[in-house]
Amino acid sequence: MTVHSLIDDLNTPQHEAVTTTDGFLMVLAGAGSGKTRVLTRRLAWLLANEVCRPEEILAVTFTNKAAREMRERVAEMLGMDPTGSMSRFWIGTFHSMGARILRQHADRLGYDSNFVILDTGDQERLVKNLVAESGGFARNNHWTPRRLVQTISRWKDDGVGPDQITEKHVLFPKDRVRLAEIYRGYQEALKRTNSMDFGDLLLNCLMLWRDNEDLLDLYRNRFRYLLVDEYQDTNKVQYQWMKWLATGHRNLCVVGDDDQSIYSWRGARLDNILNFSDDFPDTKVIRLEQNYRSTGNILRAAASVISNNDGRMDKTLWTEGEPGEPLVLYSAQSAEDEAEFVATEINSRASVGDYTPFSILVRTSRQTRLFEEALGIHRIPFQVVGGLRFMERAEVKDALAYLRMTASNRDDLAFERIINQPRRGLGPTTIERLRDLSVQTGLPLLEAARLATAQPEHQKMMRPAARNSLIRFITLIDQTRQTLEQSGPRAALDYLLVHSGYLESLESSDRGDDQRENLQELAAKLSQYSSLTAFLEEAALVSDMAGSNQTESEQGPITNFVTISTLHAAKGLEFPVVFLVGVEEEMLPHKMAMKDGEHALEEERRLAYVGMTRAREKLYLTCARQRFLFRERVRPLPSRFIAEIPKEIIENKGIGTRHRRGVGGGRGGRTTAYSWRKR
DNA sequence: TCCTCGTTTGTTTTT
DNA sequence: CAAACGAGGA
Repeated sequence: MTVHSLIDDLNTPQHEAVTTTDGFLMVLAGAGSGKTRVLTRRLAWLLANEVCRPEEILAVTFTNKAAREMRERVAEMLGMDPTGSMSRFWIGTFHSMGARILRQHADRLGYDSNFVILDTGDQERLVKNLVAESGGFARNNHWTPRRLVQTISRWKDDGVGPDQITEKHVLFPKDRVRLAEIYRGYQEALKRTNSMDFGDLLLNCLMLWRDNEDLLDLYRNRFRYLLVDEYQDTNKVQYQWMKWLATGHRNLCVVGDDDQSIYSWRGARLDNILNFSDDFPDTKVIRLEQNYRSTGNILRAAASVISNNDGRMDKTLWTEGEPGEPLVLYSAQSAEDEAEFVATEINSRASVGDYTPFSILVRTSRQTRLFEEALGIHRIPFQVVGGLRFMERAEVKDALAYLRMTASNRDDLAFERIINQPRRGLGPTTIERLRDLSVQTGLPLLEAARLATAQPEHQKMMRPAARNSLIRFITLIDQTRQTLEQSGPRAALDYLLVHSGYLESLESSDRGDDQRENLQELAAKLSQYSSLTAFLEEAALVSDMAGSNQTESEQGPITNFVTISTLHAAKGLEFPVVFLVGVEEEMLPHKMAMKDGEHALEEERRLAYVGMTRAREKLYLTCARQRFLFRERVRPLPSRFIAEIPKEIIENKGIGTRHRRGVGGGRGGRTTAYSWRKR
């Protein structure tokens, strides 16, 4: 591809966004305005014109999948091999970059470079142990491990350490001291066990740069061109990264859309994009406002909904395309009826049996179940994105814990997870004793166990049966380490699964076949790695790693399917036909979000906006007038967002409109617009 | 230590 | 409607 062909099919602002290589640049890219195209062209442009070399670029994407695709596309445009010199160009999520940098300089923080990355389950178990050991919590009904982890994670996203917790960081002043204490204890436990959570991957990098000027200079000088995608979803720490790295050369380009900010619950700051021009001097702002994706009606509906938010940046999407068909609003009798409608509708539209144009977008992953069932009945193939993840399954996590044990001596959480999995007679009592010994000696649990079995003065602390079992366990780990060294990670996993008795224990499980299949998939993935650490890192950071929900047939992977996705996971995707389902009060906007005030409601609206703008040709909105939520039957009202769409572009289907809010509802005498009626 | 059964509980989104 | 928890018996 020539340099000209990189730009000759772009519109004026797109062209400018690609060719403005130096200085601070903010590209406000509306939905469907060709953002991905601009990003890849820009990267290719930098390289094709030899503005810089691949290793001088740092490009941050929101998911690792996006990173992989972008690297491939850029390489393809330049006619290069993505594994050649292109592999020196850093593209990935903030978290994967953080992990990469931290492994390089772990020693400066007092860590080993093979540190483990914890997931939320690990975090919760750690906090739970910690709280129990240190005498509980005064208001323990409120401070569940989950909430504690959330709170600590939010602090980390904001760059606040355990010693900086002031009264403004806590809801109730009397919690302050205890919370800071737990946070501090948590950080100490992480360090002791050589592990980091997601927040650490970002924050520890900042600490590293703050305390080691040479390293900050190293990365500043190395990355001469910085690019951040989805800038509206960056948090304070990520902002600080860019602020520091851009000092000097000032070549920072951020791309985003304030209307698509949907991750505030993860610490994202809309302020980052709203204040960019003030934070970085002489910023050039480029607006991509022409939409190439959706029909006029879809765009109009989406714009109309999002216009109800306050404090948006000045930006108006437009299209040259036709208005297209009206939107369809289907009011279903029940959630089952809603799913049935979607399945039937897909079947009648997919005349040639091509299911790829269709997607079903849900607010919560629980909603997918009914749609999976309905599509199943109609024999429609589907794939679930962002549902229950492959890596989250119990058997996969068990296997990973075994591998973590093999990779690291200090991974106490992994030890506790698998010490009695499968059952080997090592219950809470034994673990409690080992923990005591571990605290006394300062050794990790595995080493404490070694000590307890080897030394006579410790032997009497457990029964012979437990001792023998523990010896077998330790031998298993040692043998596996040997296997790892001699024959690689795949062989090590096979050895573990057989000799731990884990595979055998699945015989009696009623999901045994499923579980074995998942483990095989994991093993297949592991075969592609030569280093166990590299594999474990991917496993922690790449959510869709093993092609989680991919359905396979004898002919290979099935590619013809309906996509079912959560709204969050649908960011960046597009489909000719979109079913936005469960468009109900307390679902979208979600109940949990509504108690957090106006800003949370606005985020729900942005979520609806993201969903609507995924559609190219046809957009269905559906709501159920009855559904079962945990124990109860609820009768949801249609979402307030529906009323924000011009009526003339909606075609109503399903049960009559007479029950809709605002009409008064003959029998119910429903007077409040958003009341939540239960029976 | 393990297993089972009844009870409680808490419900969003994910790197 | 789960999964997590606690009690009590084998």
